[in-house]
Amino acid sequence: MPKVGMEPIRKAALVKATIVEIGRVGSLDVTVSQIAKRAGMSSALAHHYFGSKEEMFLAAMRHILTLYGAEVRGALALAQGPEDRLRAIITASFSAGSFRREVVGAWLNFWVLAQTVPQARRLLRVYQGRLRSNLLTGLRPLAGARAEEVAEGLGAVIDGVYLREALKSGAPEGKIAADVALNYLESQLKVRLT
Amino acid sequence: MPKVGMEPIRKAALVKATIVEIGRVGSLDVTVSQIAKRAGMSSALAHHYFGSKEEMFLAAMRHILTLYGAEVRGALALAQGPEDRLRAIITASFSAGSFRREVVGAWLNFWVLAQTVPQARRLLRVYQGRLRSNLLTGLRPLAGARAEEVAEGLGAVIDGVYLREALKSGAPEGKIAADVALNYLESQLKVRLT
DNA sequence: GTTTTTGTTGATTGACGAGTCAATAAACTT
DNA sequence: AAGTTTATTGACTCGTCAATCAACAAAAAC
Repeated sequence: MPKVGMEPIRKAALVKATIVEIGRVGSLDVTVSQIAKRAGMSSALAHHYFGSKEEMFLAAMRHILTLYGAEVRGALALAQGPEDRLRAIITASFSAGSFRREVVGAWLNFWVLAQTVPQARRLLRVYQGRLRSNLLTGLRPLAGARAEEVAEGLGAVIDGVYLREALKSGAPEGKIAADVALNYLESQLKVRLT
Repeated sequence: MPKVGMEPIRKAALVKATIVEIGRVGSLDVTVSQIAKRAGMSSALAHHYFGSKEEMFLAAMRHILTLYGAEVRGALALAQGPEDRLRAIITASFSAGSFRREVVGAWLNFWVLAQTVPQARRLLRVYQGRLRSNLLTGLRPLAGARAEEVAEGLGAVIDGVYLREALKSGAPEGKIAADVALNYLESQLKVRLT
């Protein structure tokens, strides 16, 4: 019963399924069949729409990055003043949309993917660049010459918290995680943020 | 020309080769043949000594963890006073032995392995626990009630720096990396460490 | 109403790789 | 010297999986 205009729907379903499966299995060793099955279609169809498994992975990565980017942009739009901007970035980084079990698991694996697939590496670099420049905008008025240094450190803290979360078992606690990063900032800037 | 007493030599060669190959390929998708070839033997022999690829991975992980542990213990032995102990741990974490391209690449992949293989997860947990308790010993006299919090943050920073290093291209700069962590500590403790 | 485009899948191909096995040989044991 | 243990490998089995294909069906276009 072929309906028309399925392409975007199927693709979206596959992207979602890719993330879930990678998170569930905990590695990139997921078969196209697994993904397709979870998305409710045959593996042949998955190939039909994406051409290759690698493309699927990249699409999934783009999706996560886009989601995260939107979350940050949204939070940033409401922020006023440097402190507020920084707080917004951090909060958004650990918000319920991005800081979820499957997503965190997927992140870790995308990091590995970036080791091998240049396109994936580029995506991750873009993310890092954006995070960095967002942070710098907030930091320069507050930290002056030390802004770069602090941004570097804060980036590492955020990534590190994500990494460690992947090893834990329960559901991620965005609040607690954000506090680690906020705490870092406060001590670097000697400013109250919480 | 079979010599006797090869087992430990072969095993060591395989462990080393495993780390190098994982680092080189950038994922756990290395074949036993690749590893065996780099170690100068047939894949059959590798299986003979380790039984399975997973065992090889675990042995490689243990090796890296042992190496790192030794480095920390060595540095700690010479340290006097809490500040010095903390400095020692951080410096050791980014010392030339552990903070090398292949090793960093391997770390990242072991993290992924820990998602799937319980034994690997256990190993990583042991490492985290040791790091934590080492840090706490140094931190309690300096940070009192905040020790736990700071240890948590510092752990995340260290892991985060490792993670980010895996994405970079050039040779790792242990000095610079260590400074990020030291800087974190200084600002948390309001104590000069560098 | 025929042709073309879009959606869909079961079956198949082709490659690759983990793990096993049988065979060979040197070194130790008795 | 016969037997046992240790070292070593080439050849093979068996499973898995990405990717392709042929075929069928509904909608759209002409």
